[in-house]
Parts: sequence; C-alpha cells; structure tokens
Amino acid sequence: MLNHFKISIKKDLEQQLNTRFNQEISIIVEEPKKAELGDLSVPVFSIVKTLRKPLPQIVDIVKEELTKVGDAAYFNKIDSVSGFINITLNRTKFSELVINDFDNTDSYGQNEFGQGKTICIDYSSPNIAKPFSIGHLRSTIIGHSLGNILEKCGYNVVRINHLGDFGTPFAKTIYAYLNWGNQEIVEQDPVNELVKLYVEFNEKAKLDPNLDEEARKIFNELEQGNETYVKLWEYIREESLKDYMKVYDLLGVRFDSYNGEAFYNDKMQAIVDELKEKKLLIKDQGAMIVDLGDDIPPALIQKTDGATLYITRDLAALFYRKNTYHFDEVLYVVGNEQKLHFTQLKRVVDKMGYDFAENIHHINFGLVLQDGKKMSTRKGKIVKLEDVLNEASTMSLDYINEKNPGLENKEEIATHIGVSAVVFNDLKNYRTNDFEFNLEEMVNFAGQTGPYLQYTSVRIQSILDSALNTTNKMNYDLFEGEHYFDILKNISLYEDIIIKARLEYAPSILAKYLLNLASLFNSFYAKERVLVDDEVERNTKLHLLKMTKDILNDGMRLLGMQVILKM
RNA sequence: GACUCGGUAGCUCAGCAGGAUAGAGCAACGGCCUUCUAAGCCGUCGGUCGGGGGUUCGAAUCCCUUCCGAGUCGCCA
Repeated sequence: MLNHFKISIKKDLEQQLNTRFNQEISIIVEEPKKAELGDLSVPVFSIVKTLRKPLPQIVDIVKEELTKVGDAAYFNKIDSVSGFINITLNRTKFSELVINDFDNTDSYGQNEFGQGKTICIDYSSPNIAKPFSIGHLRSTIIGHSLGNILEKCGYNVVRINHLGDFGTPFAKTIYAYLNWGNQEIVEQDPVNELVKLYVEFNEKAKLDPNLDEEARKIFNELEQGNETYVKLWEYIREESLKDYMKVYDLLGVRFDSYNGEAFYNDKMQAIVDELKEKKLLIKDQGAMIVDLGDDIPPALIQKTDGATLYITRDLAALFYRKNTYHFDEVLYVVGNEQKLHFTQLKRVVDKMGYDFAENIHHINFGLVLQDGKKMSTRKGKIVKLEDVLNEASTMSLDYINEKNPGLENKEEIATHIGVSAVVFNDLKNYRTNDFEFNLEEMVNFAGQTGPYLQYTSVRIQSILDSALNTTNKMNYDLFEGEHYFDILKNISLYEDIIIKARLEYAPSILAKYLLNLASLFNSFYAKERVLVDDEVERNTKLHLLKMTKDILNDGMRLLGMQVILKM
C-alpha cells in the first residue's frame, strides 16, 4: 500500500509539474532514512537543476503541488529540510485503509504479476550415488522458496528435479563397484558405500590414469544400452532416490518431475542433428563444437569418442521442457561456478535461431565453503545434510527441555525448529554470496534466525488463543503511536516485498523483511499489554497481532520453513 | 594470463536504478521476568564502507586504477 502511494504520488506530481513548466520533469518518491522525518520524501535537487530556479522557490512550488495530488487526503503535513520535502501521513486514515485492504483479501500479498504464465524451475538436482550433501541444500531450498514465491505471484510453476543420474562420474562408481565393490556391503547402506567406492576410484585414478579411460568406456556402453550397466544404474538410482526422499520429506520439498539426465539420453541425437542442419556444428581437435564468438569459449557438444556432454543433455532437456510445458521462463538454480555453462547454453539457443534465450535464467548462488575453500566430493570431505538437520533438531530439543519441558509433541516441534533454522540460515543471505559451512551458526537460536521468527509467531498465537474478543470495533487513533504505525507500515509493504523478491529471484529479501517485522512486533510486545480491559483497544491490538502473525506465517511458508503453534 | 563475483563494526551480513548523522544480529559489558512464552526487550561499546584517483550540489552506491580473496577458462557435471 505504501508503495502504491509512492507510485501514484510520483505520477501525479510529475504530471502536474510537467503541465506547470511545460517540460519533462522526473522526480523520486522515497522513504526517509529516519522515520521521525516523515513517511515519504521527495528530494528536489534534480528539479532545481533542470529548471534553474533557486531551491527555496522550487521547494515552495513542489509543496504546493503536493497538496493537489490524488493521495493528498492522506497527508498530515508536508515539511521541507534542506532540499528534501517530507510527507507525514495521516496515520489514522492510512491505517484504516491498510487494515480494510488486509481484511478484504483472502491471501494478503497474493498478486497477479504472473497470471497465465508458466515458469519451470530446475533445482536440487543432486548427483545420484552420493549422499545428499550440504552442498545440495542451497539449490534445494532456494529453488523451493522461489517456486513458492512465484506461485504467490500467480505463476504456474513446474518444479523439476533434474537428477544427475548419468555421466562419467557415474561410470566411475560402476567401475569401482564391479572391480572391487562388495555387493553385500553395498546393499546394507547403498548410497554411503557407493560414494566410498567413488572416492576410492578417484584416489586410484591418480596413480593409474588408465582407470579414467576404463570409466569412459563404461559410460559409452551405458549410453548404448549395455544390459549389466543399465541394471546397475537402475539399482543405484532407485536407492539414491529413496535416500533423498527422506531429506525432501523433512524439508517439505516436492517436485513435479524427477526426469534426470538419463531421461534425455534418447533426445540428444535430435539436438546434434539440428545443430548440424543449421551448420553450427564444427569439428575441432576431433570433437564437435559450436563456436560462440570470441568472448566465450565454444560449446563442446560431442567428445572425440562420440559421447555427449553436459551441455548436450541440457539442450535436450531445455527443448523438451519448452515443448512439454511451454514455459515463459525457465530457471536453473545452480551454483556460481557454472556461470559459463549457462552463458553458453543461452548463446547456443540464440544461435539456433530461437527467441527464448533471454527467458533462460541462471539463478546462481554462492559456493559452500569450508575453511574458505570449495567443498569437494572427490576428496570425500562430504557433510551429509541429514546429519546437519538431525543435529539441529537435537539441539532444539535440548533447548525445549530447558525452556519448556512440559511441551507436547516435543520431538516433532524440535524437528520443525531445527530444520527451519538451517533453512533460514541459508535463505537470509543474498544467494550469490559464498556460504561458509558453520554448524554452530546454523543452529544458533538467538537473533536473526529461524527460531526467532517462529518464536514471534508462537508468542502472538499464544495471545490470540487466550484472547476473549467481545467486539469488532476498532480504534484507528491508536495507530498514531509510533510502535503501532511502524508495524502497520511494514504490513502494508508485504506485497511489494514479494514482488521484489520475485524480480530479483531473491528469497533473502523476504527473509530480511520478516526479521524486521518480527523485531518490530517484539518491541511492541515489550511496551504494550495486549489483553487489556478496554474492549475496543483490545480488539484493535488483537487485529494488529493477527495481521502480523498471518504475514509471518505466510512468509515463513514461502521460505519453506515450518510454522508451529507452540514451542 | 583473460573473464566473472566479492572486500562495509572483532565475527556474520543489510544498504548499492547516487541522496539527509552508514544500519542489524552475534560476541563483550550493563539493565529488564508476582501480569499475554526472557528462543525476548532496552541500553553501552564498536566503522579511514580494502587503498588511490575521478564524475557530481551530493559517492558505501557510478567510472578508472590498484591490492586482497574466490570461481571459471574444449573432451567432468
């Protein structure tokens, strides 16, 4: 709502000034740094420049024009301080407007930004035969949260888990299994044993480069449909997926499609043919490439031995998705280090003559670092996500036992708190920043954390549960109070925050907003007793609390956190 | 070497389509529970916004340069 004011004031004021001076004038409506200066602000320096009139004169003119804009009825006062014109809203009227708006909406913040449009999101996409690591967490929860945010914006969202179930690393695991693996041991604990084999392969390959050659052979035969290898592949895929589903269940993550790389195995030839037909494919040093210009390296489509590569499969997947889902946009939630790959992917699509290259977005995110260095599976330094989530849940349970030992369903709630703490710890940071793996920080329950949001929501819930409401009369004058109005102003920004998070593909924008809202509420809570005797005052406060709680809960849901009622 | 991303308080980060005295949390220190959940609230301490130039009425924000860290750079994904 506050944003609507900004937009409409800007529009009205510009139009009025354009008419008055008969020239293009563009102004800015922003929020002052300090709340005590006002609610909205118009800096006039740029107008002084374009009109070449003294500043005091411009200030007077803009002040005068401001009294004529459409929203002027909501203004309480217009001051000026050194080139800034500050508008203070009539808090009572503005509050009534926001509250009515809230009450008349089923799902506050829901908008029609993406009405009728489809977006495919490729996220999580773990490489099978390896445990689900902390490294996969980022893609999984950023993608999941973006999906939720996009749905809130009215998009039809197709969630795709593009499993890494093909490629030479996979062939390495098969080689190791067949040559020195033990079937019984592997069957006991498939995923963990298989990754051991993979790590072992890499160690041995360092001493014996022939192994890499063997793995490439296996991969080739697998691609051709060798029965033994395909059976093994099916077994490994199934066991891995079983393992991952445990984590997805814990996180509440779901997908519409689990079509991984293997699914596109028979769809790549068509891509190769099309590239050939369009004369884009060039033979270079024995391999087939597409030249992409001087600024970036060419895309390797086929290896010397004829086997396909990552980008070939991604192209096949891309066209399959385009033809199946008819997406308006496709998002790839994949780490920073693959930036070049997606630049190449887009460039190839563009070269092929399709116009949707610009609708392909690499939603990159920072690396998970350990001691400032990239984590790597090859060295076996893997941190299993399941262990992290369990650790966080155990710590939550300890906390509950200390703070609220009589709580019912302790274990379940502890899991919700622990998992959400890990999720929030990730999403609160802007996604492209690198991420230092630090368990202590993840399960720290004080300050800017998931539990802080849950705690705030639970506190409100607790009051609402015990509240006796005897009236529906509101006293909007209460919103003259700073601590009331601060909360309300923030509530009015919810929809804008969601749209901003959508435009920047950044759940962290929503996360920071929720922290701020929770903080404002907790300050309010310390100052005001809610369940007072005066029934109109009580009802007004309860109304404010309910709005706050609804937004906190909805926001947490969008981030992929669990909403709990007690803790 | 080329290209990309980052460098803001002791630590983790926000702010960056230029705007008013640079903001949070953690840590440290000091307060606040006979009243709705203290996983909270209030306060104190803490900053040459990596360095140097430039553009501008105004720069953490834009441009150039330099230092530091990370990532990527044809047969892995």
